Amino acid sequence: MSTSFQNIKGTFDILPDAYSDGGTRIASSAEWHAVEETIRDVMHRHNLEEIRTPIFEPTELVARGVGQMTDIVSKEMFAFERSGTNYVLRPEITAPVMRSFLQHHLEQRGGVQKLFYIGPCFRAEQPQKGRYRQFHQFGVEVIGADDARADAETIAIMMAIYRAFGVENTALRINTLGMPDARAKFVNALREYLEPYEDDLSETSRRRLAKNPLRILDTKLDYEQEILSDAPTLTDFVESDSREHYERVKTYLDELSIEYEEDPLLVRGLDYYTRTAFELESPDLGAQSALAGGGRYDLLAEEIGSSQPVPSIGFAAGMERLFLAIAAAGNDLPEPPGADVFFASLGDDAERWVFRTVHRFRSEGLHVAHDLKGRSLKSQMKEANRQDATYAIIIGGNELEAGAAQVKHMASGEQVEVPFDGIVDFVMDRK
RNA sequence: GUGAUCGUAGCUCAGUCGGUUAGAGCGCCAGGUUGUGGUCCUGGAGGCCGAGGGUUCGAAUCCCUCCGGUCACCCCA
Repeated sequence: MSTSFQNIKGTFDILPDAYSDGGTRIASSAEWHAVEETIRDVMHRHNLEEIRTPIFEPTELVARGVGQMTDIVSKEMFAFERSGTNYVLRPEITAPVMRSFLQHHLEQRGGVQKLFYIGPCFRAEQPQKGRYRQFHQFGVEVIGADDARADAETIAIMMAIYRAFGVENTALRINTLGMPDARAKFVNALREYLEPYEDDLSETSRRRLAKNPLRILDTKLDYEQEILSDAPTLTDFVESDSREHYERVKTYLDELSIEYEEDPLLVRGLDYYTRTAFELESPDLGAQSALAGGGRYDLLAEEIGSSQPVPSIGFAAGMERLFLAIAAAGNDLPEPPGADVFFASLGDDAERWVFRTVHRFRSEGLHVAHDLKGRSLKSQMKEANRQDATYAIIIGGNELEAGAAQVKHMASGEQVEVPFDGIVDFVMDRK
């Protein structure tokens, strides 16, 4: 059996069993469920509520929210047009959540809205390990709070999730970006500082100098780092309000014993960030080392049309990278339990009886498996074994006549006779 | 988008100085036991050798293009 079709580049199928795609392990659907369940559990413990938004949005929302100059908008969007409207498969979920918050006036629910999401995103990037064209993000948006405790709590939630999976080998870096005015002044100063060195810079850095000088700061080239060692720092330009806010965030992080490293060179790729920025990295993931990142985005709401500012903070995290980190930590996800009962039948009468009984047992709440191919008893027993069934129940002419089934405990091999009307209780009692 | 590298049964991989019908292990199906799984034995199915083109008497093997994976750049979750 085969087909010439295949999944689109940069996407992957999630199958009942884990498998290897090239060098990357793709987790099973059960593992995805287990991870999502743990994420939801941690979110709920932190008093967050789930929000789900469509996977496509007007292009304009994303362009305004994320920023025209970003790589995401300028070259990585899956966009299409229909009947004169431009749509885009969402490349991230913060702007859509803010759109939804504003559209549905969620501030009217009162208090701070603490939301989380989990779902697919799309970016037309060159795929590699930990980076896909359809990937999955989970994240948090704490909307309507400018208090530094909101920043620290958001980071704490993020850390709690990785802890829940036993992912300990991580580095949290934080910084403050200040407000746009300060950043603009800094960008000018940085440009002035770097211009004399222009000929020494790499091609990409020269391009960034013109387009987005902030990005030069996280160059990986040693000699460029050298040049930057005496450059002005963003911190020097950040206005006192933001600096005080930053100090409070750090105090609250200390309060929670969350370890972090201050990184004045940390800048984030999306335009909407203000003040607090942070990133969680794992040294175990190769080139795509960012597990999660986030920050404060006090200006996003107005950017997409709100008449009022809505101070907010959040983070986004990659599911695929979480799986990589879990694997690197050597941790296993729980296996799903097998069937409670596998019904094996012999002969037409038994098949009919089993078919009816299987459905009755399922309505009683049992996980029941059976054969749909009319195979030999031996094959059915093999199937029961493969499905990891707790009990195999054998029904043939003899059992129908006696009104009692042969019930075999697969792990021990012990087999007993149980009257038909006692089987459900027998299995339930021993679950 | 750029560079490097890889692509042979469902999976992991042998096989390339070009030469009969392309192999192994595991998995799958069946039989050994016409009413009993996990171990064992036996047999079977399953491959346009990633796709297309070229060189050649002859291509899994050599060349080109494309597709896909991986690694890195870039960027980021």
